[in-house]
Amino acid sequence: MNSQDSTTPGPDETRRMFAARGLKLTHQRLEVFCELAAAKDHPCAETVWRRVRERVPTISLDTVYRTLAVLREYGLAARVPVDGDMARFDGDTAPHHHLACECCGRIDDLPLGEFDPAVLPEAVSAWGRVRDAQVVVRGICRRCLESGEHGPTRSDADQTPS
Amino acid sequence: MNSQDSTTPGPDETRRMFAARGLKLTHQRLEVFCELAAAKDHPCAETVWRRVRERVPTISLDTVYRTLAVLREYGLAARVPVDGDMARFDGDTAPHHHLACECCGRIDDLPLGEFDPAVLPEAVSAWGRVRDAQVVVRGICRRCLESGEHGPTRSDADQTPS
DNA sequence: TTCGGTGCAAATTATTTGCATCTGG
DNA sequence: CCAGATGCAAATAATTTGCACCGAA
Repeated sequence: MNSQDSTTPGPDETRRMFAARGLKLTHQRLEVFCELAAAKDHPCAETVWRRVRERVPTISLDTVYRTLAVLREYGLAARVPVDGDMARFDGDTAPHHHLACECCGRIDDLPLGEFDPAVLPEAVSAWGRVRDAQVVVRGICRRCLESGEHGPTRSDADQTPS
Repeated sequence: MNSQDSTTPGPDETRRMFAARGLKLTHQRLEVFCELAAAKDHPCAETVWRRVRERVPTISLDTVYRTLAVLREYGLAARVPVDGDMARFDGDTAPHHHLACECCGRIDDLPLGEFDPAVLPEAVSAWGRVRDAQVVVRGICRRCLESGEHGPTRSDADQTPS
């Protein structure tokens, strides 16, 4: 497949991926898609919007929501399985795991070779069809621990709160 | 079929657990707590409310929300890490895993001996303090597969839709 | 008796949707 | 040219909160 993180799909690659699925590629969609693909912090819809707006000042938040829904529907994006007030998105659809801070809301990728989703007990195939299996670790990140800001603080943003 | 694993805390046990944490035990709290402890379907707040209301007709939905928040704060309940429109709760705070159907929203416990959360790479302890680590499997349950009702249907309820 | 819990209703917040307009293919 | 995408604003849906009253300790 594509390389680790160096290959953030460029405009050409993106155009091809959209065409392959019969999706219309608009300026907004291109920017949302590339922004999400480049992001490593699993942003929420509003954060994607805030970032894309710097390049496309006229894009509306609901277009971002609609685009994210479409990307998800066509397997070009995924929602991270975390419990929180807002949905978090991931441009990396390859199977991997996550670390989520319950204090500041940051979500990081978790390199974990130990766990192989393919090795699920047969009870699972009896349950139904698996789309994805991942390990979700919840805790308090070092930054929050050091700033003494931990606690049931269930904060908010996923980006710099500036 | 409430006591499969013996420990659905009764009123006495509950009274003790609350007292141990300096929590006032009201009629409503007792019912919410026992209802959640007995549930095996990881209900959302409204479902807990609907069920408890059969025994306490006057309980309000926001009391259920507040109670669930308190239980969570004191480690007597947990939120299931799934992405969805509503929060799902679990009265079982012992480490275990989950299976979530993306079609009907049902969530089941996943018996999985293979994966031991204790065996996390050192990279995790460098990241911060872990509160819990679990495997989350997302897919389509057998019932949905057979009823042909699968698809990006991201349904709703966690209980009988009646 | 007292402080915290509860119910009601209004407020917030995230996300969705109707509609007229615009645009990629 | 035209089906589908966008922007705006209003509509939903889930969850929270202010406030006066009530009940457990």
